[in-house]
Amino acid sequence: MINTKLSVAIHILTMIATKSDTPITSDFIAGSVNTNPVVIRRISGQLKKAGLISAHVGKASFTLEKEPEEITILMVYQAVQTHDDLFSIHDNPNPHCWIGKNIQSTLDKTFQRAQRALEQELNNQTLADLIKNLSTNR
Amino acid sequence: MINTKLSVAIHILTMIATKSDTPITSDFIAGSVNTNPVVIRRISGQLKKAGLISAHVGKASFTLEKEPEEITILMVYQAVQTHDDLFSIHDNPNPHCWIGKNIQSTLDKTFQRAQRALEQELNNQTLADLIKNLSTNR
DNA sequence: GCATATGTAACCATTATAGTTACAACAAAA
DNA sequence: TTTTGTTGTAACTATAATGGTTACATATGC
Repeated sequence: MINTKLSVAIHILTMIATKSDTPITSDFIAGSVNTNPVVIRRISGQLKKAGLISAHVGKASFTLEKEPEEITILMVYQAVQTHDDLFSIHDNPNPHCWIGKNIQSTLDKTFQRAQRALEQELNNQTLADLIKNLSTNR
Repeated sequence: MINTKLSVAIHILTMIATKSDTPITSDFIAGSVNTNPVVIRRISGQLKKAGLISAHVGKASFTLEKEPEEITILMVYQAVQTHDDLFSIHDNPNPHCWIGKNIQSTLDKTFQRAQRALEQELNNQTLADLIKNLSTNR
């Protein structure tokens, strides 16, 4: 199962996107996510590196760098995920066995197709969509 | 990143599907996968439980229980995966914050759509397709 | 009986995650 | 200028999952 980083990252982004004029801190966000502020800062750092938000040392200044409509969930997913590949393939299969010799490239195609399907769906959903969905329950 | 269980499971199934009349053992499969026989038996046990193969104590008797055309990669995926959910959601978000209160159900919808896209793609590929792909490089 | 196979329990090393403390660097208010 | 508050990071920890391994009970068939 995939970790909760994407989950937390989206939570962070929605809080930044829906904040009023009063700035929010990692401490405040941590209170809503229910975790440690450092966990928030760790993930916000990745969102910053991906160009989705900005932040500044010493200031409570989290800001979206794009419109919510422009931020796809795929962008967030790719910002926080460490590995490019969703599936991993066992390494060093026996090259003297014809199956072992060719299984990796075959699996690679299969897994890439699956991953592409996932990513296309994530690409169809934006932060704005999520916030709208959230707001209906508000 | 997802573990290599699916990868190994598919390797096992292709070996069973393409074997000649001489039966194969977990030890032989392990030689092609390049791992320990117990790892093979652990995963073959899950495939057996899912009704994809049969095996018998004391005999080298791995056999497919369905035609390769009928075995989808989704079936294999679901046979070896421990968690039903692909993504996990951080728990206990603050119920006193309107975002924290509603984020879980919103994320749930988003993640389910993504997971469904992945599974639909896996459902479109069968073991027979993979073996055909493998054979072109044979 | 004996060699051989699967099924499974038990243990270990490695890795990733998530939480935590501590502190440097910086900003802004007092 | 001092003080308070904030981000960014390093370092450490507990926990869990994975994959490899040994050991052995149990069943098969020569």
